[in-house]
Amino acid sequence: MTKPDNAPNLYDQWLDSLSESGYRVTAPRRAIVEIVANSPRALGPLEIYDQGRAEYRGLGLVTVYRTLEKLEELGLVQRVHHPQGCHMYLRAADGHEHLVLCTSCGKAEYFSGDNIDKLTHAVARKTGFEIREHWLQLFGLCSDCKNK
Amino acid sequence: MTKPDNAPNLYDQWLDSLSESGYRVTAPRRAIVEIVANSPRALGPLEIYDQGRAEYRGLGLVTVYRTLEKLEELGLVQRVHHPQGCHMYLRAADGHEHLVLCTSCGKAEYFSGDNIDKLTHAVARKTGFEIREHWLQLFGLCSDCKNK
DNA sequence: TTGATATTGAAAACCTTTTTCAATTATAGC
DNA sequence: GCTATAATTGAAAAAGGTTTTCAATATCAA
Repeated sequence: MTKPDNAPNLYDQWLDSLSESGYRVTAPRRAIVEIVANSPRALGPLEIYDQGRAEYRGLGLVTVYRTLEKLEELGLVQRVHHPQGCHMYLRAADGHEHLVLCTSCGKAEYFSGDNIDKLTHAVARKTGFEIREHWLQLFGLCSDCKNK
Repeated sequence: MTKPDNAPNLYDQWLDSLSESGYRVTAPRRAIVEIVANSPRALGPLEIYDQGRAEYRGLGLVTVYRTLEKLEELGLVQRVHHPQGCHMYLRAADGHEHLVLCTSCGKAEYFSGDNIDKLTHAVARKTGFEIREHWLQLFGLCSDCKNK
């Protein structure tokens, strides 16, 4: 949308990032990166493993875990807490963004522009807490699932 | 020890609720209810099990799981997602409330009065989602941990 | 091309949660 | 207060999901 056409896609960006950080770019990692970078929804390790084997036969589940760990460490991927399933992984947010998740198909979209400063101040005053960060996720039906 | 409290405390309320729903009030359940109802922080099954055995020797971990399941079903307890640990249990909110969690000691407090309607409408317009619910948690330092 | 070493997958180990099952216990009805 | 009966219990086993171990393999710098 706001991305120039010649901009490198996430797939290339992530592989470059791995490489630049001294990690090796291997066939299993390419398969995993391709799947997670292009997924519209957060995926669990097992889903990634299943999809990944369609692309790279010998892929091991262990490698999925290890690769996700590295992608998360590099800030490329982030763990998402669904009501069911707390080890789901999604491309990371761009700065300060939050998620809207479709309760039907799982589709995830980031949005920005939350302004909860007034709220955090009020809570800080009332509870005595010093607020450092917040988690915000919206749930609902995406435009596709809404029309069914 | 049992709570000699004349006001309707959570402990009594929860046991009554179990009883009224046709569930039996047993020694293991009393131990579990006492711990969870009085805890200032969300607890995991293993923590509850450990603390519970101090009160009821023969307590089994399985019973902790089963009792939490019933307390949740009755709306007395709710599951809390911490960054680490997604199976933590805490006394349920009173209506529409959200949590502030202390990142140091885990202390949990509910607050109300969030107004994110404007936000959900904006997000709905931008993304095409039909927003049904939201999930909001604040993190920070409680007044005790702040002064250290 | 080669060599050092990061990475791999299989298997085993772990840890948490669920199921199974015989024994126990709370409670309603007498 | 008893008794019958059905819910509840804890131990053990099973089931998941995640992590560790380790020898074999593949990447990448030189």
